[in-house]
Amino acid sequence: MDGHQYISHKEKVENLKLQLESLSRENENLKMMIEVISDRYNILQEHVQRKTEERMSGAITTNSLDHGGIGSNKMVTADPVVKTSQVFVRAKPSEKSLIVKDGFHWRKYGQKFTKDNPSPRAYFKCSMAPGCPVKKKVQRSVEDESILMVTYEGEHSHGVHYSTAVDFSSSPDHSLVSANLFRSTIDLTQNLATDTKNEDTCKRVEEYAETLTKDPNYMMALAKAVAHSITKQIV
DNA sequence: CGAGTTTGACCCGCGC
DNA sequence: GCGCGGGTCAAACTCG
Repeated sequence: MDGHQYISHKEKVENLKLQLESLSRENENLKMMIEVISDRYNILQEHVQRKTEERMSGAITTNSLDHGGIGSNKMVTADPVVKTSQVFVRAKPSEKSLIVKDGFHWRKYGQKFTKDNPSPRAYFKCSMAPGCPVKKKVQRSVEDESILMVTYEGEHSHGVHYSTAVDFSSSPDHSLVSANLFRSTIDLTQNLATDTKNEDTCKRVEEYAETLTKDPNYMMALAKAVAHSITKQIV
């Protein structure tokens, strides 16, 4: 066996070992991140459930008071709750259109300028299946024009194929701000830890976090992004 | 030619 | 009742 070859082999093995170690560390960090996120998600979910229960019991009490109680068992109609979720998408700065490629087919049916935002709001209906009730509104953020605020309303009456749906991470035109925003949310909270005076910003951060963690699409996309990042490094 | 976009008109709820 | 603003409709237009 050649001595030089043996040494270079040894070096390679050492390098690979080091790489493996750093990847494992990174993997651990990512695992921890996911755990933290899912913990927060669970806490928020519990909080939402508690609030909903509180509201329901309150509604029943007022209802029974209004109608003399027993006999009038009319539950306050869990008003045909339309499921809404909001997603933030970073579009290319050059991209002027309000089209967000999220895997579904949308038909634009209107555009309006609103009072509180100089950029127009576009209205879309899902055209993947006839009669699908899902609508979405897309509008640029006032603070950052490169961010598109996408509001989804309703649930798809057709199957949702996760291979195509809501996969901003793989879209060349849009990066999922959910992931970016998560990072910036962390940064913001860290900054806020030293500047607790900024309550307004704090509230907004909390609202962002709440919206995001409530959104299953966000959780799925985040998990995807993390998995993608891990596999990219391993390969 | 069909599917999607644009855009002005219309509708409706809400606050004054 | 009136005006305002957000949401929807639908005809005209564009594009592949």
